[in-house]
Amino acid sequence: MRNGYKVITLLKDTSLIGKEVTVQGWVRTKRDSKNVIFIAINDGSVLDNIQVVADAEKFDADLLKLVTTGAGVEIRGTLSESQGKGQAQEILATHIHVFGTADPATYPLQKKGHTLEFLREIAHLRFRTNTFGAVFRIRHHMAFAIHQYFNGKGFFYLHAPIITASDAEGAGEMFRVSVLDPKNPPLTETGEIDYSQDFFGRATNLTVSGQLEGELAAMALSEVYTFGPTFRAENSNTARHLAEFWMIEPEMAFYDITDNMNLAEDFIKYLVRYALDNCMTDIKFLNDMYDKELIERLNFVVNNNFIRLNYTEAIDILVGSGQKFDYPVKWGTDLQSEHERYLVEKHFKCPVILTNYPKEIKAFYMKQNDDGKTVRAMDVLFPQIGEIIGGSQREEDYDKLVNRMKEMNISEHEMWWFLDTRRFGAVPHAGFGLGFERLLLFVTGMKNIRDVIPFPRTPKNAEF
RNA sequence: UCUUCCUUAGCUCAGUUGGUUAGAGCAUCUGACUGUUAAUCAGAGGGUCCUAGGUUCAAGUCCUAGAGGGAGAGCCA
Repeated sequence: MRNGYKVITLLKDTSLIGKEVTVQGWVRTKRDSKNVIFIAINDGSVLDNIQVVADAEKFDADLLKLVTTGAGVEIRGTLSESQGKGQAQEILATHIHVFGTADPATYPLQKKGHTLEFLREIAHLRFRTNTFGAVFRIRHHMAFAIHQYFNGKGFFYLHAPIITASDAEGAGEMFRVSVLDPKNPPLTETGEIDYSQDFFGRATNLTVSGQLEGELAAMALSEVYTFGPTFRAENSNTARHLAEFWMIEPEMAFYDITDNMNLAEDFIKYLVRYALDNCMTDIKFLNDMYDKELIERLNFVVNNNFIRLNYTEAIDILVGSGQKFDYPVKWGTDLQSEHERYLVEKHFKCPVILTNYPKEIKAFYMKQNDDGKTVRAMDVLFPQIGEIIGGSQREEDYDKLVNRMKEMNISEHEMWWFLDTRRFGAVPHAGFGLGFERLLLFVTGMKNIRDVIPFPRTPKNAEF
């Protein structure tokens, strides 16, 4: 255990007033004067700093010179009620120790505000700003709340593999995992790369989804969820896509599409409520600095039912809207961003769960409806960020599933293990995937997904 | 990948129709002053105008290509 109190404790615990305390952290600002020096210390435990007051006479001027923005320090002194305005408690310093200096001439962070774009280029240092401190504290609390939610409902946390040989999921381009010499790979007789000589004896990739493995586990543990990194090698350059992101994928036996929708809505509301209950200092900061309607929007989601409607009904609304769209609205085609935004932001002004999409635009494993045209897919659409959840009831009928795989040219041979769940004790089941960073976009009010993950991986960017 | 915008001091930006020695605020440094709090006041230092070509008597400014970044789109979570 470390020596000293965290800043959050020093600011909150009034019983410490009058006591000798030690605090360790980093200097945010220093305000000089002839007689007295004010040093704001932050240790990341909370948004706020603790103010240290140092009598200029008591300390060596050369030591005080090292106390600059960014320096790592330990300070001992008496916790006291503040004589000034702006904070309730402060430390009257008796000892100052500088662990590590931060040369003001070269330290990139200044007292004044920086753009998020600039901070992205110094992602190794941006944790030290109020904004990213807030974002990553919220990120932690949301991850914790996810486990708490599922644990409380009797779900089991499943660790799906990161490396997979399955390329039949159709969820996107994949990153190859290989130990072959890229300059001189072994070749087959026909001149192809011979992956039988690779580490796993076959071509392998990073996972694009833990869903299929989740289904396997759900067929015994009933209710499971995965929460891990996911990799897509798509050349996507948008404010809501990452090449490496975290996804939560619950998979539940004996759930139909309605149960699935109920869970998704309850889950999101729980998480947003958890954020409001546990991260209000940080949320309020983000609300004031970046997005004046953030808190209002979070409260709205918690207090209102999501609108549920069929894809077909959505098409009717869009066609009847009189709205001009760049892409035409037609039954059978996927909804474009502009269509989803119209429904969520203009028409309903509320999160929307769309279901029963045409089978042609959805994955092979989705439960086929009796109409022969649609499947029991569901997308949860949120204001500003679009699709936050994608899921479905799964097709548990062996013959229907195999027929669909044939139509879509998916190898039954490779997917033998997946099909076995339909061969032995198949039951209705459903699940969905929640993009963790997209949830964080919503909860933090940040506008770019690269600002809610510590070290974003995007096309042409794997720095840090 | 497509469309579009941007790249000038450590940071955020201004820079007119192409015209002498490229500016401001903040930051930094020096000094003054004050229980300060994005402290204040005075002074100083600080530039490969993204890179490579081109047009021109003359390019930060115009043209071409490239690199990096933003926004929107597609793919999706």
